[in-house]
Amino acid sequence: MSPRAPHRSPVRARVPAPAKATATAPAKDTATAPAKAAPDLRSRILAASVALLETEGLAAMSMREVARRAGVTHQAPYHHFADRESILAELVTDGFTELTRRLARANDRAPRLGRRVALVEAGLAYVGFALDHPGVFGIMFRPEVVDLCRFEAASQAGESAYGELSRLVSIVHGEDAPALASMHWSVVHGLACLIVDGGLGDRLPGSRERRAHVRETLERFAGFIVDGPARPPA
Amino acid sequence: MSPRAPHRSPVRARVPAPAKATATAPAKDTATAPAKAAPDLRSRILAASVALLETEGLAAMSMREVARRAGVTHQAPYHHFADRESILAELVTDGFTELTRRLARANDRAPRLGRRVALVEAGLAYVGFALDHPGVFGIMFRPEVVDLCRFEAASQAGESAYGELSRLVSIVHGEDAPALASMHWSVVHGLACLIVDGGLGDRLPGSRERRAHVRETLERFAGFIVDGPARPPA
DNA sequence: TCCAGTTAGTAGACACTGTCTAGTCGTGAC
DNA sequence: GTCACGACTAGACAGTGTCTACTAACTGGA
Repeated sequence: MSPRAPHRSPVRARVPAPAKATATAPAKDTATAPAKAAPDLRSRILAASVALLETEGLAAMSMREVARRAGVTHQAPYHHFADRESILAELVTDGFTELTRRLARANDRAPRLGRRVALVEAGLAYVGFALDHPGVFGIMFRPEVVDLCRFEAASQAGESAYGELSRLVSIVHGEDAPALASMHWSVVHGLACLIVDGGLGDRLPGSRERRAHVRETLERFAGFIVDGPARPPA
Repeated sequence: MSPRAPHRSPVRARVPAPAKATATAPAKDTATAPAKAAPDLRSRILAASVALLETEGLAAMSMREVARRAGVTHQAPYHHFADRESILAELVTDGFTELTRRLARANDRAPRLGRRVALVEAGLAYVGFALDHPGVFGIMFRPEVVDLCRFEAASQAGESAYGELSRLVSIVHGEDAPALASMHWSVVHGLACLIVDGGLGDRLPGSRERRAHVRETLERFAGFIVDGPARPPA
């Protein structure tokens, strides 16, 4: 077990699953309880996983804790997911889908915005996603956590996101050379990583300041791309 | 436990500590190193840790495995490091020191190179470090793995690296606005992350292709920064 | 020479993890 | 009626980080 919380008082309210035998739902007979009481376990597992990931971090998202929060025994999740990585892969898939959606919306507005503003808006979409879902973003590009080769859906979703990036590059430059795509991807990805993981974020006091700094950085970048080294008009 | 080496007999040769060996003046010349067979345990622990980190990944760098590779019991490392994070923090400190050294060397050569080439060289220094030490680079910007607030030396080393980045920005732009520093840091950091973690690396077959792509991307970027959107001279 | 203190290691717990293997229980098909 | 199956419980097992206790060797005084 890697850097997982070692001790941590195991209080946590231990909801011992609405299992048969006593306790929960006094009037209702317990026989058929589990299936009906809650929505399907699969989505409860995903909800518990993403909640843990976003609030406590990846290390805290253990199968046992997910199961506890879903109100089932530690083996129940294995009936819906092959292993822990499979749960994470589903979250990554959803993450890439949402990122693609945000980028596509920015790209769709590009003709009305002009190249310079379109660049900034697409960057804000990318970094905004990372700021809104830091936990999921933090595992989307980490093959030692989720190996995309193992998960076709996640891999496809990632390709879709890259497709939107390529579309942006074509809009802004009229061509889509690999180095151009890498350059744009690097800027927004680096900015997102540094803001989320603290490299830059630690230098900025609050959430509002961070978003303002991201916008300013992206505007500087877009200025160089569209207008060149001459100071862009204030 | 995750995909960690299963089983593996815990014997491992039980060397019961080299035992200060009393006087033994004769072999003075070789005495630069503490003991004949094994150097001091602290550095053996660090060596084993970085080897595991670089070859097997962070998850494989467990305290027990480090101790096994150092030829001691699982508790011996705790006599030299408070916990696992403290070992990682020392590796992070060394990483930032090396990164600073590389950036400083590039900056020192900047006056002879010109702004455009200096930018590319500094970027190559940054990404080159990440490619040479992907395991260490992978934990240098991850507060959930090593919380720099806990480790003054690592934090200081990180600040030194940022200092060299600021110096580069001043050299290239004649000023060091936060947004400019963020923009440059984002490009090289994003490129490093994407190449190391596979986002970009997976699209490039070999190590040589990756480095060539990094250079091309950085040259594109430097072209925009120094020459503007007009296609730079081929 | 003795003896307390420190240093560096061993050894055995403990609570936690992911996952393997069995077992149970309700439901629907035949 | 019984048989298979899906969904879940329950109990292991080996591995983990780290706490505590113990031991052996080396100090520096007295």
